[in-house]
Amino acid sequence: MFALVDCNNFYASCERVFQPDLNGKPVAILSNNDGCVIARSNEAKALGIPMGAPAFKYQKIFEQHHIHVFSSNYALYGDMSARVMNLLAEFTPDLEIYSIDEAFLQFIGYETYFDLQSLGMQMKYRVEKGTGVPISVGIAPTKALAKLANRIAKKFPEYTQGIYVMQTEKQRIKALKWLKINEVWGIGSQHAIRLQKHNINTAFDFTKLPDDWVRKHMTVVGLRLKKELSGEACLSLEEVANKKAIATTRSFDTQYEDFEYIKERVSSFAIACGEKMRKQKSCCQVLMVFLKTNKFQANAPQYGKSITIKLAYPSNSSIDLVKYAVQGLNQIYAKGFQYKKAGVIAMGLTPANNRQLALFSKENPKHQKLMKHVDALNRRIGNEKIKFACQDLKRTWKMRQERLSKRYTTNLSEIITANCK
DNA sequence: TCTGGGGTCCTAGGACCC
DNA sequence: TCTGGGGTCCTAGGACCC
Repeated sequence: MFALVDCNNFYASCERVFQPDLNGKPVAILSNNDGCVIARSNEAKALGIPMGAPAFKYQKIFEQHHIHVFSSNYALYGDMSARVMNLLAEFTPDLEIYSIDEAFLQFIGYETYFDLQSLGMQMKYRVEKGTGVPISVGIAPTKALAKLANRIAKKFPEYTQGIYVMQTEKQRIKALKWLKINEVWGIGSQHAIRLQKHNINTAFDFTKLPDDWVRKHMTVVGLRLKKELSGEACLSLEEVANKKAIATTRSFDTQYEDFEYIKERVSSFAIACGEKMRKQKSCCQVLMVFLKTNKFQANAPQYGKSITIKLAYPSNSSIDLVKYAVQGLNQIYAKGFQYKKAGVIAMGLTPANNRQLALFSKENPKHQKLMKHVDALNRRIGNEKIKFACQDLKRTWKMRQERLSKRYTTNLSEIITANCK
């Protein structure tokens, strides 16, 4: 049996742990740069704030309904996530961290000895008591069905108390008939449109399609999903592996045409990618750089281009990466456009301790030592204290984060205080 | 003024090899 | 009339997820 554990309205719940007076009140969390709404409490959902709502368009509604709005605080959410995952790991060694707020757990042979319903209750109690974050638990014979069971747990809290175990055939059929095709895990908007055209409206209808048809139109991914929903486990628990690509991309606060400005941004992105790679002990063989104008300004001339550059040898040296990234930028930058977004993506990642070197070019042996010390200093005295000369040393660039809460759990100076009268 | 960021997997087709 | 068979690797593009 698989369990899918999902934190309820995770970001909003994290904020509420440290501001309990927000319980029962509408809360919304914004994306980087305070751009869009990316998480909402149930109360905010009920007020009709959609996922992805541009913040500036909803400003009035936020004020009208006294919605508590936050900038995203990944230092806090990441740390709270790690705490939740650690508690879940107490229940089984077979744990897959699926996203910042979700985990699959596998229970092999448990159903012979334990009641899965009460196991779910224990997990819920443990996590909520230990972190303050409410969770929902769905348990079923396959991952796709566990996802569905979780949805039921969340949708009918009075009936399920946040835990739903799907064990019988009758339960499975009933659930599949209830689940709309566009809400199925693994069926996105494109497939949903096509399926609805064929009068496939529920997950149940989908499982009745011929294998050939599914294979042809939705590849083997769709076929696996069909089997999973039919009760045949095709997706196994995945070990947490190193990432296969590492990206740093940002929208700018406003549009820029100036090459020097964009060059600084792209250099900083390359350096950030280097840090992330060194953290997971990877080197990249390929670097991609992209640049684009503001797609929302329909009247302005649009331009967007990306380029991939093969490195002479796999590297995670920020110095090398900046060199390649700027070289790529030089090739794709065109004068006369108002740029809004750029990014650097490191691809072709290989383990740093086991990389294929090149015959005729080699890394400056000083780089690795230098990077090691830069990373150590930044860890010790604060991120970005040591910068490269190509970066924005005066820090004129700043992400918009006007409603940021404190880093309660990871920074001593921002720790929560209690007033004892 | 203002609209996020970071990932994964699969397939088709081209280029190449023996 | 008739021109093999079996592979690998890479890339672009499309779909999906949170």
